[in-house]
Amino acid sequence: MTADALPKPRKTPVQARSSATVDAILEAAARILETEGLEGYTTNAIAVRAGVSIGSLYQYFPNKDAITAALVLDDTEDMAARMEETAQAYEGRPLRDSIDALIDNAVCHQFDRPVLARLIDVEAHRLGRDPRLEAAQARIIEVVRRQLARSGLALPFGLETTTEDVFAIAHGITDTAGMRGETDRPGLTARIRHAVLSYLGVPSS
Amino acid sequence: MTADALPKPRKTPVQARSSATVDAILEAAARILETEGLEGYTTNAIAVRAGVSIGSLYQYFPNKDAITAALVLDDTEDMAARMEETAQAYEGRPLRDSIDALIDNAVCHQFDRPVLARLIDVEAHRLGRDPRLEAAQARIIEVVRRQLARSGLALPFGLETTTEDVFAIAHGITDTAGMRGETDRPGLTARIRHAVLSYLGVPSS
DNA sequence: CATAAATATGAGCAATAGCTCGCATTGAAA
DNA sequence: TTTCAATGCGAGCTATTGCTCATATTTATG
Repeated sequence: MTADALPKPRKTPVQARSSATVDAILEAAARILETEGLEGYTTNAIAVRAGVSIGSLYQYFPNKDAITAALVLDDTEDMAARMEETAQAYEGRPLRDSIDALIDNAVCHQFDRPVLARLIDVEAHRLGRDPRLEAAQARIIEVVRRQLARSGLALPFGLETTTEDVFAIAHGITDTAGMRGETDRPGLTARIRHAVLSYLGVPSS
Repeated sequence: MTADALPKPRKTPVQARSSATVDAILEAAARILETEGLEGYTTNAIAVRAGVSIGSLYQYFPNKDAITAALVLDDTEDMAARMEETAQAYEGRPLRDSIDALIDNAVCHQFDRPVLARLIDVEAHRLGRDPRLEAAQARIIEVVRRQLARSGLALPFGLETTTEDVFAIAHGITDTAGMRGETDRPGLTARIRHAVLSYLGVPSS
Protein backbone atom coordinates (compact mmCIF):
# COMPACT_ATOMS: atom_id res chain seq x y z
CA MET A 1 0.00 0.00 0.00
CA THR A 2 1.34 3.39 -0.91
CA ALA A 3 1.46 6.32 1.46
CA ASP A 4 -1.61 7.86 -0.12
CA ALA A 5 -4.88 6.34 1.02
CA LEU A 6 -7.17 9.09 -0.31
CA PRO A 7 -9.61 7.71 -2.89
CA LYS A 8 -10.74 11.11 -4.14
CA PRO A 9 -8.20 12.60 -6.52
CA ARG A 10 -7.72 10.96 -9.88
CA LYS A 11 -4.55 10.36 -11.79
CA THR A 12 -2.90 12.85 -14.06
CA PRO A 13 -1.62 11.46 -17.34
CA VAL A 14 2.12 10.89 -17.41
CA GLN A 15 2.47 8.59 -20.38
CA ALA A 16 1.55 9.44 -23.94
CA ARG A 17 -1.27 6.91 -24.29
CA SER A 18 -3.09 8.20 -21.22
CA SER A 19 -2.97 11.75 -22.56
CA ALA A 20 -4.48 10.40 -25.73
CA THR A 21 -7.19 8.74 -23.67
CA VAL A 22 -8.05 11.99 -21.92
CA ASP A 23 -8.15 13.81 -25.25
CA ALA A 24 -10.37 11.15 -26.75
CA ILE A 25 -12.76 11.39 -23.81
CA LEU A 26 -13.10 15.17 -24.09
CA GLU A 27 -13.47 15.01 -27.84
CA ALA A 28 -16.15 12.34 -27.54
CA ALA A 29 -17.95 14.31 -24.84
CA ALA A 30 -18.07 17.38 -27.07
CA ARG A 31 -19.33 15.43 -30.05
CA ILE A 32 -22.06 13.73 -28.04
CA LEU A 33 -23.21 17.03 -26.57
CA GLU A 34 -23.33 18.41 -30.08
CA THR A 35 -25.13 15.54 -31.77
CA GLU A 36 -27.26 13.99 -29.02
CA GLY A 37 -27.71 16.87 -26.60
CA LEU A 38 -27.92 16.49 -22.85
CA GLU A 39 -30.17 13.46 -23.27
CA GLY A 40 -27.49 11.22 -24.72
CA TYR A 41 -24.71 12.80 -22.70
CA THR A 42 -23.95 9.83 -20.41
CA THR A 43 -20.61 8.64 -19.13
CA ASN A 44 -21.03 5.24 -20.74
CA ALA A 45 -21.86 6.81 -24.09
CA ILE A 46 -18.82 9.07 -23.82
CA ALA A 47 -16.58 6.09 -23.09
CA VAL A 48 -17.97 4.11 -26.01
CA ARG A 49 -17.57 6.95 -28.50
CA ALA A 50 -14.07 7.62 -27.20
CA GLY A 51 -13.19 3.99 -27.80
CA VAL A 52 -12.26 3.67 -24.15
CA SER A 53 -13.62 1.58 -21.30
CA ILE A 54 -15.78 3.21 -18.65
CA GLY A 55 -13.15 2.28 -16.09
CA SER A 56 -10.47 4.24 -17.91
CA LEU A 57 -12.72 7.26 -18.04
CA TYR A 58 -13.08 7.28 -14.28
CA GLN A 59 -9.35 7.03 -13.76
CA TYR A 60 -8.92 10.58 -15.04
CA PHE A 61 -12.21 12.20 -14.11
CA PRO A 62 -13.67 11.84 -10.60
CA ASN A 63 -17.22 12.22 -11.90
CA LYS A 64 -19.29 13.25 -14.86
CA ASP A 65 -19.35 16.94 -14.00
CA ALA A 66 -15.56 16.99 -14.05
CA ILE A 67 -15.67 16.05 -17.74
CA THR A 68 -18.10 18.84 -18.46
CA ALA A 69 -16.03 21.29 -16.44
CA ALA A 70 -12.92 20.35 -18.40
CA LEU A 71 -14.85 20.87 -21.62
CA VAL A 72 -16.00 24.31 -20.51
CA LEU A 73 -12.56 25.32 -19.29
CA ASP A 74 -10.76 24.19 -22.45
CA ASP A 75 -13.28 26.01 -24.59
CA THR A 76 -13.01 29.24 -22.62
CA GLU A 77 -9.22 29.22 -22.40
CA ASP A 78 -9.01 28.60 -26.12
CA MET A 79 -11.24 31.58 -26.74
CA ALA A 80 -9.22 33.76 -24.36
CA ALA A 81 -6.00 32.90 -26.14
CA ARG A 82 -7.48 33.74 -29.53
CA MET A 83 -8.86 37.05 -28.34
CA GLU A 84 -5.54 38.09 -26.80
CA GLU A 85 -3.65 37.14 -29.95
CA THR A 86 -6.07 39.07 -32.11
CA ALA A 87 -5.94 42.15 -29.90
CA GLN A 88 -2.16 42.11 -30.00
CA ALA A 89 -2.05 41.61 -33.76
CA TYR A 90 -4.29 44.64 -34.28
CA GLU A 91 -2.56 46.90 -31.79
CA GLY A 92 -2.27 50.45 -33.05
CA ARG A 93 -4.82 49.97 -35.80
CA PRO A 94 -8.13 51.85 -35.76
CA LEU A 95 -10.83 50.65 -33.37
CA ARG A 96 -13.13 49.55 -36.15
CA ASP A 97 -10.59 47.11 -37.50
CA SER A 98 -9.73 45.51 -34.17
CA ILE A 99 -13.38 45.23 -33.17
CA ASP A 100 -14.08 43.66 -36.50
CA ALA A 101 -11.41 41.07 -35.91
CA LEU A 102 -12.56 40.35 -32.37
CA ILE A 103 -16.14 39.91 -33.50
CA ASP A 104 -14.97 37.59 -36.21
CA ASN A 105 -13.25 35.55 -33.56
CA ALA A 106 -16.35 35.27 -31.44
CA VAL A 107 -18.58 34.45 -34.39
CA CYS A 108 -16.14 31.87 -35.69
CA HIS A 109 -15.99 30.26 -32.27
CA GLN A 110 -19.70 30.02 -31.66
CA PHE A 111 -21.07 29.77 -35.14
CA ASP A 112 -19.87 26.51 -36.60
CA ARG A 113 -20.75 24.53 -33.48
CA PRO A 114 -23.81 26.42 -32.24
CA VAL A 115 -25.46 23.60 -30.34
CA LEU A 116 -22.27 22.71 -28.54
CA ALA A 117 -21.58 26.33 -27.68
CA ARG A 118 -25.06 26.78 -26.28
CA LEU A 119 -24.97 23.65 -24.15
CA ILE A 120 -21.51 24.49 -22.86
CA ASP A 121 -22.93 27.81 -21.79
CA VAL A 122 -25.85 26.19 -20.02
CA GLU A 123 -23.66 23.66 -18.26
CA ALA A 124 -21.17 26.29 -17.22
CA HIS A 125 -23.91 28.08 -15.31
CA ARG A 126 -25.13 24.85 -13.74
CA LEU A 127 -21.68 23.90 -12.52
CA GLY A 128 -21.25 27.13 -10.62
CA ARG A 129 -18.14 29.11 -9.86
CA ASP A 130 -14.67 27.81 -10.65
CA PRO A 131 -11.54 29.96 -10.16
CA ARG A 132 -9.76 28.76 -13.29
CA LEU A 133 -12.85 29.30 -15.42
CA GLU A 134 -13.43 32.76 -14.01
CA ALA A 135 -9.82 33.64 -14.71
CA ALA A 136 -10.21 32.64 -18.35
CA GLN A 137 -13.46 34.58 -18.64
CA ALA A 138 -11.79 37.61 -17.09
CA ARG A 139 -9.06 37.45 -19.73
CA ILE A 140 -11.65 37.62 -22.49
CA ILE A 141 -13.49 40.52 -20.93
CA GLU A 142 -10.23 42.35 -20.28
CA VAL A 143 -9.38 42.30 -23.98
CA VAL A 144 -12.57 44.09 -24.91
CA ARG A 145 -12.48 46.42 -21.92
CA ARG A 146 -9.00 47.58 -22.90
CA GLN A 147 -10.12 48.24 -26.47
CA LEU A 148 -12.97 50.38 -25.24
CA ALA A 149 -10.87 52.20 -22.67
CA ARG A 150 -8.25 53.15 -25.24
CA SER A 151 -10.77 54.16 -27.86
CA GLY A 152 -11.44 57.56 -26.32
CA LEU A 153 -15.13 57.12 -27.07
CA ALA A 154 -17.81 58.64 -24.88
CA LEU A 155 -19.24 55.31 -23.74
CA PRO A 156 -23.02 55.29 -23.25
CA PHE A 157 -23.14 53.51 -19.85
CA GLY A 158 -19.67 53.40 -18.31
CA LEU A 159 -16.82 51.02 -19.07
CA GLU A 160 -18.00 47.96 -17.16
CA THR A 161 -21.61 48.03 -18.28
CA THR A 162 -20.77 48.86 -21.87
CA THR A 163 -18.31 45.99 -22.06
CA GLU A 164 -20.91 43.64 -20.67
CA ASP A 165 -23.52 44.85 -23.13
CA VAL A 166 -21.23 44.54 -26.12
CA PHE A 167 -20.73 40.89 -25.22
CA ALA A 168 -24.41 40.36 -24.61
CA ILE A 169 -25.35 41.89 -27.96
CA ALA A 170 -22.85 39.83 -29.91
CA HIS A 171 -23.74 36.71 -27.97
CA GLY A 172 -27.45 37.21 -28.48
CA ILE A 173 -27.28 37.71 -32.22
CA THR A 174 -24.81 34.88 -32.77
CA ASP A 175 -26.75 32.48 -30.61
CA THR A 176 -30.05 33.14 -32.32
CA ALA A 177 -28.51 32.88 -35.78
CA GLY A 178 -26.72 29.67 -34.85
CA MET A 179 -29.85 28.03 -33.49
CA ARG A 180 -31.74 29.01 -36.61
CA GLY A 181 -29.17 27.34 -38.78
CA GLU A 182 -28.12 30.45 -40.64
CA THR A 183 -25.07 29.89 -42.78
CA ASP A 184 -24.09 33.35 -43.97
CA ARG A 185 -21.21 34.10 -41.67
CA PRO A 186 -20.00 37.31 -43.33
CA GLY A 187 -23.54 38.65 -43.21
CA LEU A 188 -23.80 37.71 -39.56
CA THR A 189 -20.53 39.43 -38.77
CA ALA A 190 -21.75 42.55 -40.54
CA ARG A 191 -24.93 42.61 -38.47
CA ILE A 192 -23.09 42.20 -35.20
CA ARG A 193 -20.61 44.87 -36.19
CA HIS A 194 -23.43 47.24 -36.98
CA ALA A 195 -25.14 46.46 -33.68
CA VAL A 196 -22.00 46.93 -31.63
CA LEU A 197 -20.66 50.00 -33.39
CA SER A 198 -23.98 51.79 -33.35
CA TYR A 199 -24.37 50.94 -29.67
CA LEU A 200 -20.95 52.48 -29.07
CA GLY A 201 -21.86 55.54 -31.09
CA VAL A 202 -19.26 54.92 -33.78
CA PRO A 203 -20.56 56.22 -37.13
CA SER A 204 -21.24 53.36 -39.54
CA SER A 205 -18.56 52.84 -42.14
CA MET B 1 -64.87 -1.54 -20.92
CA THR B 2 -65.53 1.58 -22.93
CA ALA B 3 -65.31 1.77 -26.68
CA ASP B 4 -61.93 3.45 -26.47
CA ALA B 5 -59.10 1.03 -25.85
CA LEU B 6 -56.27 3.42 -26.67
CA PRO B 7 -53.98 3.90 -23.68
CA LYS B 8 -52.12 6.87 -25.12
CA PRO B 9 -54.12 10.06 -24.75
CA ARG B 10 -54.69 11.47 -21.28
CA LYS B 11 -57.74 13.07 -19.79
CA THR B 12 -58.71 16.68 -20.08
CA PRO B 13 -60.03 18.29 -16.90
CA VAL B 14 -63.80 18.64 -16.81
CA GLN B 15 -64.39 19.21 -13.11
CA ALA B 16 -63.09 22.14 -11.12
CA ARG B 17 -60.79 20.13 -8.85
CA SER B 18 -58.96 18.52 -11.74
CA SER B 19 -58.30 21.91 -13.30
CA ALA B 20 -56.84 22.95 -9.97
CA THR B 21 -54.65 19.84 -10.05
CA VAL B 22 -53.32 20.67 -13.49
CA ASP B 23 -52.61 24.25 -12.42
CA ALA B 24 -50.84 23.07 -9.29
CA ILE B 25 -48.68 20.70 -11.32
CA LEU B 26 -47.62 23.42 -13.76
CA GLU B 27 -47.00 25.90 -10.97
CA ALA B 28 -44.91 23.35 -9.07
CA ALA B 29 -42.97 22.46 -12.21
CA ALA B 30 -42.10 26.11 -12.80
CA ARG B 31 -41.01 26.63 -9.22
CA ILE B 32 -38.82 23.54 -9.20
CA LEU B 33 -37.18 24.53 -12.47
CA GLU B 34 -36.51 27.94 -10.96
CA THR B 35 -35.17 26.84 -7.59
CA GLU B 36 -33.60 23.43 -8.26
CA GLY B 37 -32.80 23.60 -11.95
CA LEU B 38 -32.96 20.65 -14.31
CA GLU B 39 -31.29 18.44 -11.68
CA GLY B 40 -34.23 18.48 -9.30
CA TYR B 41 -36.81 18.63 -12.08
CA THR B 42 -38.30 15.14 -11.66
CA THR B 43 -41.89 14.04 -12.02
CA ASN B 44 -42.00 12.77 -8.45
CA ALA B 45 -40.65 16.07 -7.13
CA ILE B 46 -43.21 17.99 -9.17
CA ALA B 47 -46.03 15.85 -7.80
CA VAL B 48 -44.83 16.31 -4.20
CA ARG B 49 -44.50 20.08 -4.48
CA ALA B 50 -47.88 20.29 -6.18
CA GLY B 51 -49.40 18.37 -3.29
CA VAL B 52 -50.63 15.75 -5.73
CA SER B 53 -49.90 12.08 -6.17
CA ILE B 54 -47.70 10.89 -8.97
CA GLY B 55 -50.64 8.94 -10.32
CA SER B 56 -52.74 12.07 -10.66
CA LEU B 57 -49.95 13.80 -12.48
CA TYR B 58 -49.85 11.09 -15.13
CA GLN B 59 -53.59 11.27 -15.62
CA TYR B 60 -53.24 14.67 -17.27
CA PHE B 61 -49.77 14.51 -18.80
CA PRO B 62 -48.67 11.50 -20.87
CA ASN B 63 -45.03 12.02 -19.92
CA LYS B 64 -42.59 14.43 -18.37
CA ASP B 65 -41.90 16.35 -21.58
CA ALA B 66 -45.60 17.12 -21.90
CA ILE B 67 -45.39 19.05 -18.63
CA THR B 68 -42.42 21.03 -19.88
CA ALA B 69 -44.13 21.65 -23.19
CA ALA B 70 -47.21 22.98 -21.43
CA LEU B 71 -44.99 25.25 -19.37
CA VAL B 72 -43.28 26.59 -22.47
CA LEU B 73 -46.55 27.07 -24.32
CA ASP B 74 -48.28 28.88 -21.45
CA ASP B 75 -45.29 31.15 -21.02
CA THR B 76 -45.11 32.01 -24.71
CA GLU B 77 -48.81 32.56 -25.16
CA ASP B 78 -48.86 34.82 -22.12
CA MET B 79 -46.06 36.85 -23.63
CA ALA B 80 -47.80 37.03 -27.00
CA ALA B 81 -50.99 38.33 -25.40
CA ARG B 82 -49.12 41.03 -23.49
CA MET B 83 -47.24 42.17 -26.57
CA GLU B 84 -50.39 42.41 -28.64
CA GLU B 85 -52.18 44.36 -25.92
CA THR B 86 -49.27 46.75 -25.59
CA ALA B 87 -48.99 47.29 -29.33
CA GLN B 88 -52.67 48.06 -29.53
CA ALA B 89 -52.56 50.41 -26.56
CA TYR B 90 -49.75 52.40 -28.14
CA GLU B 91 -51.20 52.51 -31.63
CA GLY B 92 -50.69 55.85 -33.29
CA ARG B 93 -48.07 56.99 -30.82
CA PRO B 94 -44.47 57.58 -31.92
CA LEU B 95 -42.25 54.56 -32.53
CA ARG B 96 -39.98 55.36 -29.63
CA ASP B 97 -42.84 55.14 -27.16
CA SER B 98 -44.26 51.87 -28.42
CA ILE B 99 -40.84 50.26 -28.63
CA ASP B 100 -40.18 51.43 -25.11
CA ALA B 101 -43.34 49.77 -23.90
CA LEU B 102 -42.64 46.54 -25.79
CA ILE B 103 -39.13 46.35 -24.40
CA ASP B 104 -40.50 46.96 -20.93
CA ASN B 105 -42.80 44.00 -21.48
CA ALA B 106 -39.99 41.72 -22.52
CA VAL B 107 -37.73 42.83 -19.71
CA CYS B 108 -40.49 42.46 -17.15
CA HIS B 109 -41.23 38.99 -18.41
CA GLN B 110 -37.70 37.68 -18.38
CA PHE B 111 -36.11 39.72 -15.63
CA ASP B 112 -37.81 38.74 -12.41
CA ARG B 113 -37.57 35.02 -13.10
CA PRO B 114 -34.32 34.86 -15.08
CA VAL B 115 -33.40 31.28 -14.25
CA LEU B 116 -36.83 30.00 -15.17
CA ALA B 117 -36.88 32.00 -18.38
CA ARG B 118 -33.50 30.66 -19.38
CA LEU B 119 -34.36 27.03 -18.68
CA ILE B 120 -37.68 27.35 -20.47
CA ASP B 121 -35.73 28.59 -23.45
CA VAL B 122 -33.32 25.67 -23.31
CA GLU B 123 -36.08 23.12 -22.95
CA ALA B 124 -38.10 24.66 -25.74
CA HIS B 125 -35.24 24.01 -28.12
CA ARG B 126 -34.75 20.45 -26.85
CA LEU B 127 -38.42 19.60 -27.33
CA GLY B 128 -38.37 20.54 -30.98
CA ARG B 129 -41.10 21.93 -33.16
CA ASP B 130 -44.69 22.24 -31.98
CA PRO B 131 -47.36 23.97 -34.09
CA ARG B 132 -49.09 25.70 -31.19
CA LEU B 133 -45.80 26.98 -29.82
CA GLU B 134 -44.69 28.22 -33.21
CA ALA B 135 -48.00 30.01 -33.64
CA ALA B 136 -47.51 31.84 -30.35
CA GLN B 137 -43.95 32.74 -31.25
CA ALA B 138 -45.14 34.01 -34.61
CA ARG B 139 -47.63 36.30 -32.87
CA ILE B 140 -44.84 37.87 -30.85
CA ILE B 141 -42.62 38.38 -33.84
CA GLU B 142 -45.50 39.77 -35.85
CA VAL B 143 -46.06 42.53 -33.32
CA VAL B 144 -42.52 43.81 -33.67
CA ARG B 145 -42.40 43.29 -37.41
CA ARG B 146 -45.49 45.41 -37.83
CA GLN B 147 -43.99 48.18 -35.71
CA LEU B 148 -40.89 48.22 -37.86
CA ALA B 149 -42.80 48.03 -41.11
CA ARG B 150 -44.97 51.00 -40.19
CA SER B 151 -42.09 53.05 -38.87
CA GLY B 152 -40.92 54.13 -42.30
CA LEU B 153 -37.32 53.66 -41.19
CA ALA B 154 -34.58 52.62 -43.59
CA LEU B 155 -33.93 49.28 -41.91
CA PRO B 156 -30.28 48.19 -41.94
CA PHE B 157 -30.78 44.57 -43.07
CA GLY B 158 -34.31 44.03 -44.31
CA LEU B 159 -37.49 43.52 -42.33
CA GLU B 160 -37.07 39.87 -41.39
CA THR B 161 -33.45 40.02 -40.36
CA THR B 162 -33.83 43.29 -38.52
CA THR B 163 -36.76 41.95 -36.55
CA GLU B 164 -34.80 38.87 -35.63
CA ASP B 165 -31.81 40.94 -34.55
CA VAL B 166 -33.87 43.29 -32.44
CA PHE B 167 -35.14 40.29 -30.52
CA ALA B 168 -31.69 38.79 -30.27
CA ILE B 169 -30.20 42.03 -28.94
CA ALA B 170 -32.90 42.49 -26.32
CA HIS B 171 -32.76 38.84 -25.38
CA GLY B 172 -29.00 38.81 -25.08
CA ILE B 173 -28.78 41.85 -22.83
CA THR B 174 -31.68 40.79 -20.63
CA ASP B 175 -30.41 37.26 -20.30
CA THR B 176 -26.92 38.30 -19.30
CA ALA B 177 -28.20 40.86 -16.82
CA GLY B 178 -30.63 38.37 -15.33
CA MET B 179 -28.00 35.69 -14.88
CA ARG B 180 -25.70 38.22 -13.23
CA GLY B 181 -28.37 39.13 -10.73
CA GLU B 182 -28.66 42.75 -11.73
CA THR B 183 -31.57 44.50 -10.07
CA ASP B 184 -31.77 47.88 -11.80
CA ARG B 185 -34.62 47.29 -14.16
CA PRO B 186 -35.07 50.88 -15.38
CA GLY B 187 -31.35 51.01 -16.13
CA LEU B 188 -31.57 47.74 -17.99
CA THR B 189 -34.51 48.94 -20.02
CA ALA B 190 -32.58 52.09 -20.91
CA ARG B 191 -29.62 50.05 -22.14
CA ILE B 192 -31.77 47.81 -24.28
CA ARG B 193 -33.61 50.80 -25.69
CA HIS B 194 -30.32 52.42 -26.60
CA ALA B 195 -29.06 49.22 -28.21
CA VAL B 196 -32.22 48.69 -30.22
CA LEU B 197 -32.80 52.28 -31.28
CA SER B 198 -29.20 52.82 -32.31
CA TYR B 199 -29.29 49.55 -34.25
CA LEU B 200 -32.39 50.83 -36.04
CA GLY B 201 -30.75 54.16 -36.75
CA VAL B 202 -33.19 56.15 -34.63
CA PRO B 203 -31.38 59.13 -33.10
CA SER B 204 -31.06 58.81 -29.32
CA SER B 205 -33.58 60.81 -27.32
C1' DC C 1 14.54 -10.52 -18.04
C1' DA C 2 12.43 -9.01 -13.77
C1' DT C 3 9.69 -5.86 -11.35
C1' DA C 4 6.61 -2.39 -10.33
C1' DA C 5 4.03 1.49 -11.66
C1' DA C 6 0.89 3.15 -15.04
C1' DT C 7 -2.86 2.17 -17.71
C1' DA C 8 -6.91 -0.41 -19.49
C1' DT C 9 -10.92 -3.39 -18.91
C1' DG C 10 -15.97 -4.32 -18.26
C1' DA C 11 -19.24 -6.95 -15.39
C1' DG C 12 -22.10 -5.41 -12.28
C1' DC C 13 -23.83 -2.64 -8.08
C1' DA C 14 -26.57 1.04 -5.86
C1' DA C 15 -29.38 4.73 -6.69
C1' DT C 16 -32.81 6.93 -9.02
C1' DA C 17 -35.77 8.13 -12.78
C1' DG C 18 -40.06 7.77 -15.40
C1' DC C 19 -44.04 5.61 -15.29
C1' DT C 20 -48.10 1.81 -14.49
C1' DC C 21 -51.93 -0.14 -12.43
C1' DG C 22 -55.18 -1.71 -9.21
C1' DC C 23 -57.95 0.38 -6.05
C1' DA C 24 -60.10 4.19 -3.09
C1' DT C 25 -62.63 8.49 -3.04
C1' DT C 26 -65.45 12.23 -4.79
C1' DG C 27 -68.97 14.43 -7.51
C1' DA C 28 -72.93 14.67 -10.38
C1' DA C 29 -76.75 12.92 -12.80
C1' DA C 30 -80.98 10.12 -12.44
C1' DT D 1 -80.18 6.98 -2.74
C1' DT D 2 -78.13 4.75 -6.34
C1' DT D 3 -74.84 4.61 -9.83
C1' DC D 4 -71.06 5.46 -12.58
C1' DA D 5 -67.75 8.45 -14.48
C1' DA D 6 -64.20 11.52 -12.92
C1' DT D 7 -60.59 12.08 -10.02
C1' DG D 8 -57.07 10.77 -6.68
C1' DC D 9 -53.79 7.68 -4.71
C1' DG D 10 -49.02 5.50 -4.01
C1' DA D 11 -46.50 1.04 -3.78
C1' DG D 12 -43.61 -0.67 -6.76
C1' DC D 13 -41.93 -2.20 -11.62
C1' DT D 14 -38.55 -1.44 -15.31
C1' DA D 15 -34.93 0.80 -17.31
C1' DT D 16 -31.08 3.53 -17.00
C1' DT D 17 -27.33 6.04 -15.01
C1' DG D 18 -23.23 7.16 -12.53
C1' DC D 19 -19.75 4.78 -10.80
C1' DT D 20 -16.58 0.82 -8.37
C1' DC D 21 -13.39 -2.72 -8.18
C1' DA D 22 -10.95 -6.84 -8.97
C1' DT D 23 -8.27 -8.12 -12.58
C1' DA D 24 -5.49 -7.94 -16.90
C1' DT D 25 -2.25 -5.65 -19.93
C1' DT D 26 1.33 -2.34 -21.20
C1' DT D 27 5.32 0.48 -20.39
C1' DA D 28 9.37 2.20 -18.07
C1' DT D 29 13.43 1.11 -15.62
C1' DG D 30 17.45 -1.37 -13.84
